Amino acid sequence: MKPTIYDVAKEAGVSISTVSRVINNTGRIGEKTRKKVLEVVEQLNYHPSVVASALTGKRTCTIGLIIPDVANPFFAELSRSIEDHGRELGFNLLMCNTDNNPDTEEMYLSLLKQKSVDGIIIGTTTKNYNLLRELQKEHFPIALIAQDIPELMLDVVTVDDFLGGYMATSHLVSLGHEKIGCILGTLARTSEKYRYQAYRQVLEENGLDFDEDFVMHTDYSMEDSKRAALELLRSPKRPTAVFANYDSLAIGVYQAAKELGLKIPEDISVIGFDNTILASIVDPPLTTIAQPIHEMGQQVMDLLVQEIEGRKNTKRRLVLPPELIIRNSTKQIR
Amino acid sequence: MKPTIYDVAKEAGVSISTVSRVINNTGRIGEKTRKKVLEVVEQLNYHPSVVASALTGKRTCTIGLIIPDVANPFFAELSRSIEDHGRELGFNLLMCNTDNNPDTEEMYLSLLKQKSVDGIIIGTTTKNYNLLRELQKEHFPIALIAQDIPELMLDVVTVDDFLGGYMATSHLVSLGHEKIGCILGTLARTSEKYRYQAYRQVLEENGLDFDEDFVMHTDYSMEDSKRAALELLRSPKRPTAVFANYDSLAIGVYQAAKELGLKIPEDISVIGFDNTILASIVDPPLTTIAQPIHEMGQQVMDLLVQEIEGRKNTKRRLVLPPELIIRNSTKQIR
DNA sequence: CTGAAAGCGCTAACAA
DNA sequence: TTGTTAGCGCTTTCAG
Repeated sequence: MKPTIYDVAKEAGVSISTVSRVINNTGRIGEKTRKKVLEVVEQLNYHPSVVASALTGKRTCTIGLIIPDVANPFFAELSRSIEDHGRELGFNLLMCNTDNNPDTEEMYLSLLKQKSVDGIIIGTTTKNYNLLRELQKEHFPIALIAQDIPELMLDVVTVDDFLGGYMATSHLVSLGHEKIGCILGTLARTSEKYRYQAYRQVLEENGLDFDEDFVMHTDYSMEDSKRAALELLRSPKRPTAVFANYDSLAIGVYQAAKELGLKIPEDISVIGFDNTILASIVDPPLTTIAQPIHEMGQQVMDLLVQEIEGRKNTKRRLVLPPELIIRNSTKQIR
Repeated sequence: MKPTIYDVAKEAGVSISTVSRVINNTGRIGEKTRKKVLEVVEQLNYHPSVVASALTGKRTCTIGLIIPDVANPFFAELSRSIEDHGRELGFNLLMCNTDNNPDTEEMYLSLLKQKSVDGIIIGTTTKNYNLLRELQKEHFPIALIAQDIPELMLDVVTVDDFLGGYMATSHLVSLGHEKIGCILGTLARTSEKYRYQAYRQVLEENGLDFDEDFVMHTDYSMEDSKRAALELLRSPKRPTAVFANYDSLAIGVYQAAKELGLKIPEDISVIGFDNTILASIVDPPLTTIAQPIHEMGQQVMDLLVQEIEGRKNTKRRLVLPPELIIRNSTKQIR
C-alpha cells in the first residue's frame, strides 16, 4: 500500500504534524528532525496525497480548461502553452471540450466545482452568463481566453481583435483591393465581432462601398467556409480579396478557389487570422494576423494563478497586440 | 459556503448516511425519504465533493493522459476522441505534454499518482520501463495508445503499423516506383519501427534494392523533415517516391519539393501516415494511411475503464486496421 | 521546537 | 429502512 504520513511519522519516530511541517516547510523545525524525516520520506518513497490535503482546505492544484475543441489547431496550440506555463507554476489542466454547446458547458462547470478545481479558464463562447455570475459571486477564480464577455468583470486575455481586423483589411486595401469579401462564423464570438467591425470601418475610412453580399456566415467549419466561398467567388461581382476571420475558414476559401480554377493570389487574395500551423503549410502560405498564442496562454495562466493565490484583487483585461504576417496569399491587384 | 452532506441531512431531517445512500443509490431507502432528500439536494443545489469521496476510497473519476504534444494534430485529434468517450463514461482527462522527455514523464507519472487519478493513458515513447513496471505491480490501471511496449504486458490500442507501412510501400510499388525513399523520426516509437520494417520487407518482396541512403532520420519536426527531404531530393540518385512515416514529415517533403521546384506528384510521389487534418489541406491533398483515430480513442478509454472497474482481468492488445487513403500526392510513374 | 487532537466531507460497516 | 460511528490522509490550532 502507498505509504501515508503515519508511516513516515512512525518510521522517523516523530509525530505526523512534524512530518507535515517538514513536507510543507511550515513552522520551525530542528535541523536533525527535518533531516531524519526527509530521509524516511525518501526511503519510503512517500508522496503526500493531494486529495487528502485538498480536503483540509488546501488547493488541488488543478485548473479546468473549457474550450470548444482541442482538435482545432488554434485551441490545441493554446492549450499547449497554457499547460506549459501551468506546469511551471504547479498546476495541472483538466481538459473539457464543449463544441460550444451550452449544456455541455454547464455540465462541465458544475463538474469542475465538484472536483474542487482551483480555477477555470474559459475559451468557449459561453452564454451561461448566470452561471458565471454565480461563480463570480462566490469569488471563484475564472479567466477568459481569446474571448471576452464585456458584460462580466472577469480576468481576460485576448488579442486586440479590432486592431487585427483593422490590420487585415487595411493590408488588403493597401494592395489596391476594393472589393473585399469577409467570411465569418456565426458572430457568436466577441472576437469575431470586433474583427468584423474593423473590417467595416476600414472600408468606410477608405471610401469603399460596403456590400452586404460580400459577407458570408458559416458554422465555423472548413466545409461550410468552402461552401460560402464558392458562393462568393461564383457571384458575378466576385471580390478580388477575402478576409477570412479564422485560418481554418481561409482554408475553405483555398478549396473553393481550387475547385473554381482560381489562383491564389493572382486571381484572389486571401488573408486569415490566428496564424496557426495551418497557415504555414497550405500552398501558397497564408498571409494572416498572428495571435501571440504562446504569450496569451502564459498570461492567462498567470492571471488565474494570481487570482487563486489571492495576490490580486482587481480583475484585469489584457489585450495583446496582433501581428500581420505577410506570406504569399495576398498580392497587389493588377 | 458550498453546502455539505450535513446541510442536506439537517434540512431534510435525516442522517448523513441516508443522504449518502440516496445520492449514490445504494441500499434500500423509503420512497418518501428519498424524495424528500432529493428535494433538499435540489433546493440547496448540493453537489457532493469528489475530493471527499475519493478520500474514502472511491474513485476520482479522473484519468491522466500523457502525450508528447497536444499541439501535434495527431495527438490533438486523439485527445479529443479520448475525452469524448471519457465524458460518456464519466471520466475526465488531466492533460500532460511531455515532448517525450523522460524526466517530464516521470514527473507526471508521480504527480498523477499523488492526485489519485484512477488510471493513466500513455501515448509517449516512454523509456521509463521500471516506473511502469512498478505501477503494473501495484495493479495501477495503465493503457498505451498509438504506441506499444512489447516488453510490458499492458492494455494497448494501436493501428496495425506493420500493415500500414506495408500498404503504403506497396501502393508506391504498385504505381511502378522502384526508388522509394523513407523518412523516419528517430525510430524511438515502436509504431515507426514496424512501419519501417514493412517498408523494407515490401522492397525485398518485390526484388527492389534497399538503399541505405534512401532512409532519412529526423527529429520528428517538419523543419527537420524538410532538411532531410532536401538532402534526399538533391542527391543524384533521387528517389521517385517517398514514404513519410507521419503526415507532418510528409509536409516537410512538400516544402522541400517546392523549394527545389519539383512537382508533386509529377516529379515525386509522397505518401504519409496518420491521416490528420494536415493531409487533407495541403496541396495536392496527401495520399496517406489512415489511423482510425476516433475508434482508437474510444477503445483505449473502454479498456482502461474496464480495468479501473475491475471488469477485466486479462490485458488486451488491440490492433486496429489501417486504411489507404488515396488522394493526389501519388502517381503512376512514367 | 514538537505533539495531541480536532476537523475537512464523505463512505461503510454495524446497530437499532 | 435508518442512524451512529469510525475512519480516509492531511492540516492546523493549541498546548507543552
